[in-house]
Amino acid sequence: MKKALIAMSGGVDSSVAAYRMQQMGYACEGVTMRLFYNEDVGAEVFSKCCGADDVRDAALAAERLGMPHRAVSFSEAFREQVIGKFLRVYESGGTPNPCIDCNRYLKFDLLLRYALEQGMDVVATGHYARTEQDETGRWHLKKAVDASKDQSYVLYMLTQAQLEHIRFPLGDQTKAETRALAERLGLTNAQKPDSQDICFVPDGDYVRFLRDYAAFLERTRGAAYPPGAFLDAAGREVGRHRGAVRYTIGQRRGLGLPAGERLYVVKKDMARNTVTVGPERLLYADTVEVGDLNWIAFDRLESPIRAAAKLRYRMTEQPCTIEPMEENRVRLRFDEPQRAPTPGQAAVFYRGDEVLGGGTIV
RNA sequence: GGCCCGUUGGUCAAGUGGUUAAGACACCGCCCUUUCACGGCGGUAACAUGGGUUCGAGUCCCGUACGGGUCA
Repeated sequence: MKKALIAMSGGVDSSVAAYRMQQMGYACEGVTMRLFYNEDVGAEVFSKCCGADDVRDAALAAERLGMPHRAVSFSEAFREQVIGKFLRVYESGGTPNPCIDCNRYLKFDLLLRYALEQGMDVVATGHYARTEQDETGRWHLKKAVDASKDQSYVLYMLTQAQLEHIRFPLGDQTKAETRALAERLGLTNAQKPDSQDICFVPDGDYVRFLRDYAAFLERTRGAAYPPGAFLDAAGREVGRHRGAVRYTIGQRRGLGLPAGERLYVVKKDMARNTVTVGPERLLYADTVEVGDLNWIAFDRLESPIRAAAKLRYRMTEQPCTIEPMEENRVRLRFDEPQRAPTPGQAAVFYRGDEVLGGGTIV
């Protein structure tokens, strides 16, 4: 009997995923990662991410399903590879996606290796996505059947070696079915709200988190996010911003700049500490460069191909041509200009329902 | 100093005796959402000030304050 370790967050999805794995004949054990302790970042104002409540919810679900459950602490790796990167990317002017890094470095790397060491065969999660192995043995990543819940975007970085040991048992069912199943099984988290916001910044105030965390690290790096100038497209100062780190390309709310039309962040210059704003049309670009690539459908891109790409999680993929460049980079040439490509965000490439690969917008 | 013009919500700006005093942008809330954003819906908020005329004044008249222009 194959053994599966189920990454249980305490939510409905991963709980039902555990059940589905049981149904598929795996000997299952649940595990909940403790990723974050307030002490790690020197504050009690921070969250309870993957905290006691979630561990308890996961344990209850596991108990209900009759499988062992344990909690493991990966907080050190989380701090280094997710929070640390989060801080670095923001401070260098980008907009990070910590959920993707958590998948990349924690769930499907550290946790997977942990599972294999423990003698498990696979790790299963509650992601809405599908994997398939073709006749040559290659693994493919595909969108979920429930398009409204598809999470293939946050999984583009999976490698062949990882995919071989990963299962997404919810990929072929809808969210509604998941909740209904949870109800039927008597899981206490059947109606638990979907997660949202950054897990380690539950109140959504990531700027405060950055400030507090940077202050906590002050001994070694002392970062501050001083006010600076809002510039118009011509370079004239049109107002003062409250720290460049709090704005992302394409953002409108929070600028506090009254004008005849809606103004959006079109550019950031961390060195000069300026944020350029302008009308929405200035946000559109038809080419986007993407680095730090990972290919799933094939090993490497030799020549331009037609595909479709997403530049943000909640965006429907848009037709484009992917052109290989030097280094580990490609240039996306979209058929129609796309709104607000943002450095730090992931670009994920699709062909139909399949994820070809992806990378980070540079 | 004389004369002229202006002063409406946080900002810009409609409104020429009877309006629930538009709209835009900003702001706030909710929805959406395993990132950050976008977006959708809803909301708060104003007639510089004092006195007249009138049944009734943001709208007319006079004074005051502030701003702008102009004249020797």
